[in-house]
Amino acid sequence: MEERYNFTAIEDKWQKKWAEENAYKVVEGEDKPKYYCLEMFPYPSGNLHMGHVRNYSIGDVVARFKNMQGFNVLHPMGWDSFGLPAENAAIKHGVAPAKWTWENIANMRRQLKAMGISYDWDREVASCHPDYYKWTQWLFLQLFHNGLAYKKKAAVNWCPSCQTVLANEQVVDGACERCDSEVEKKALEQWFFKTTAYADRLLDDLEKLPGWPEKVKIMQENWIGRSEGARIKFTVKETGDDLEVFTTRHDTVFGVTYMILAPEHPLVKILTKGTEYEARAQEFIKNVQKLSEVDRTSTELEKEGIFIGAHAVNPLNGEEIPILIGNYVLMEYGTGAVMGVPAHDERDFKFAKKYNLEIRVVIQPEGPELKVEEMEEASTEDGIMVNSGDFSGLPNREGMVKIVDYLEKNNCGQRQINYRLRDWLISRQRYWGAAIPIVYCDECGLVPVPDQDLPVLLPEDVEFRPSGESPLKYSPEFVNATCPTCGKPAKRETDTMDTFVCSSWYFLRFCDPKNTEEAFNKDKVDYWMAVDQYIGGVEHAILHLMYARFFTKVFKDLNLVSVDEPFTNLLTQGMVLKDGSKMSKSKGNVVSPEEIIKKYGADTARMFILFAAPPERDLEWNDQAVEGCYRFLNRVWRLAFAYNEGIKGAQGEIGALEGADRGLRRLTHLTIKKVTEDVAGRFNFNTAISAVMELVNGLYNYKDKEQGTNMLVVKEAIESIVLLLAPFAPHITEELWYSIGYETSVHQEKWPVHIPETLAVDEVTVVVQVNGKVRDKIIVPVNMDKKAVEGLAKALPKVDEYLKGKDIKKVVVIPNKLVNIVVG
RNA sequence: GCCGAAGUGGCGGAAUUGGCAGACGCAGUGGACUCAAAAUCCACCGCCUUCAAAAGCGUGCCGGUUCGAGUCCGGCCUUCGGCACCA
Repeated sequence: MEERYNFTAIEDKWQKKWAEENAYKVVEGEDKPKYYCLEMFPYPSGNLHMGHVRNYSIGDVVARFKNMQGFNVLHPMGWDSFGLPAENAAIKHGVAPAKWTWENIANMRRQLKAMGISYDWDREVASCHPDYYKWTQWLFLQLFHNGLAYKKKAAVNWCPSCQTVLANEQVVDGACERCDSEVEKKALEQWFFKTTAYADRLLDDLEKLPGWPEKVKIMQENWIGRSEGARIKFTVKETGDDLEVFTTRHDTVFGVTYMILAPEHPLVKILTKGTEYEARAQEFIKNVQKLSEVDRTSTELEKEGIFIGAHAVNPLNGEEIPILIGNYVLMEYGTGAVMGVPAHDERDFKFAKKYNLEIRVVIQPEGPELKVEEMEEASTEDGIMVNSGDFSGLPNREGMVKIVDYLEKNNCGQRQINYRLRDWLISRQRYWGAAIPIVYCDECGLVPVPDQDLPVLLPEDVEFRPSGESPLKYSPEFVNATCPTCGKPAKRETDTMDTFVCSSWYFLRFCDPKNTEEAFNKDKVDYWMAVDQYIGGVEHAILHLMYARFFTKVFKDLNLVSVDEPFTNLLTQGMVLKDGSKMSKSKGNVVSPEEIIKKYGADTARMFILFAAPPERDLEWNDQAVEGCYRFLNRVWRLAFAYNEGIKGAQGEIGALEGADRGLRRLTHLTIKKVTEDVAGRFNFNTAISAVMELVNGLYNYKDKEQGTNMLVVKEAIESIVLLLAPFAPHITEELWYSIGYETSVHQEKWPVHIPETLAVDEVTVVVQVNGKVRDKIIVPVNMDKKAVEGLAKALPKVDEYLKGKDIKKVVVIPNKLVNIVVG
């Protein structure tokens, strides 16, 4: 064994060996319980960043730990390799997206391997590979055949800079989440997945996920935005048209004093056509539509509206009320029309005050009687219904049920549940993505590509224009196809799929990555799924995690998989910060993983990133603290070196121990217990590492004592240190394991288990308090009689001082811990 | 505005069930080794008063429960995250 810790040589050596032996390959059905550990696969931007290092270090600890605990661990890695940056590189530098992507993958694979992560590289997948996207396309067709993929014209989010449409989830504060450009609304024919058909299950099944952070579940709940209410059918007096509204407060329907429509509502045109109101309505609509999405949906926007000359008839009391259009009503939610109840809705109240519309109280809450003249804001509380015909006198919650029953009986409304969630817009007007496998035929219309014609390959001989338009549109050999049904010339769909489609099923492909006959074999998927531990950034809390859940539920319904939730346990890691903010090129605070690995080694990098903070929390990068972890590994190395010969010769059972020997053994087993609990139970790797540091410190203290050394106890301590650190620092521990005489990998060893008897002590330190303040401590035999401890405590001179001249009111004795003497 | 999380030394963080606040690490101070330096090893390291001993104060703020509160309860403040004219 070398005296110096030469991390470069050690890490190279073991990485090569593990690769040669395919050390982390797994197959189904070994005689062990399965464990699927998955980290979110990266977009191959070209270089690993610290967020990746953190993500994959956490995952590797879990995977290696579970492996040592006797599980058959699936731990795969791949590439989310379709996406816009590849195309931008093509436009800017003239490199083909495929070439650019595969080179990036090669580089990042090399960097990942330098981290020594225990991936089964035989299962590597890349979503941009035809072997993969063939099945992405096949899965699209499954959705299509089951009515879950459809095309419609809709007002969609358009990013002018990315030259493509975006899903709702990809718009943040009215801007594109990728490039921050302000998003525009465009009316376009687009492909959608019917996520709304699964809204209730996506919501309800969150309850089946106790292993997910509450925060993420709440975010999804908000995003789905379920609200229960009623759909009520008013009629237009002048034309007899139906005018439906959605409301969650149908108990206030007797308080409706006007009706208000979204500017885009189809009835607006019909009702104003040829009337004196037409011009003013057009003008109003034009002004509203001039506003950006952000301004229009801002709560700051002054509420405005105009009367359009028509009236609606309230089905409950026959009243005629004016119909207006308003800038605060959204066409996309509910029916695009709202009943105005100024007395009991904040927005309606402000609006009615501004335009002098009638305000009528129909719910009287507890307290003084509401008087319209005195009201300064709407009353949204529960109460007793008043001015509500036959429903007057009922508590409003009861009235709600009665009213909706009445509506249903009289055919003028029904119970309705509304969701904020919209269908998932998956079309992208881009090249570097999985082509949507559809052709358009003049004769047969829209025709899906037959399975045997998949994949629809991306043409490589294409030109990228600086306009940013998809070259697929201008590629004749791509666009021109023959109709699969009638054989006549037809045109291919040129939109590609959102990359989130590719990442919504990769965890299934990992179960069976080389299958050429199917997307995945059901038995294999049933063996490995669900993912036992999923690890990634919280930025995917809504997008990826909801889409993946949606796909899994669809596949379950199609009998492709047996689980209905893909990820049993979810860990959302925090960001890696430098100088208080996220590492980014523009801020110039990026620390390169490659440089850190070069300078200190992968083991040090991993140790630091796991030690500096618990995984969910943001982590502040600190170069000096990295050195601290490097020092620690050196301390471990020197200990092993110092005792190397000694422990190789040590043989036999550890007998009865005393003094320092017994103390060291106890510390060893305490550490095993603590590390096991921290890693298995709570993923608190930082405290697990600090516990091992304490054992190392303890061993140094033991070494300094220079009494007789019990080599068996030392051997147990050192072996425990190596085993406990193996998931964290796989290279140095492997080297040390062989150095101290073993001939097989430390990573195939059993995780150590503490021996409870070694933790026993003869004496304990008991704290003595007077009125809750610590005044002294005593060392007493363990489990000493309460009365006896109390007697000893009272007799202490330091304690006695505080007792002098006072009455003892009470004495609390917690065995082996503390005595509290209460005096008055 | 609504929902959620967090607030502990100079810094990252620990305290898992209400029981010695500050484990472990970084930075800092002192010492050993060395001709010297680096590396290493050892010790100290919340604030305040103090030569010292000893005391007092201390987990964002105010109050409460308790023999005892970083931890539980009520009210606030600040920061971060999500949602937001969703009818």
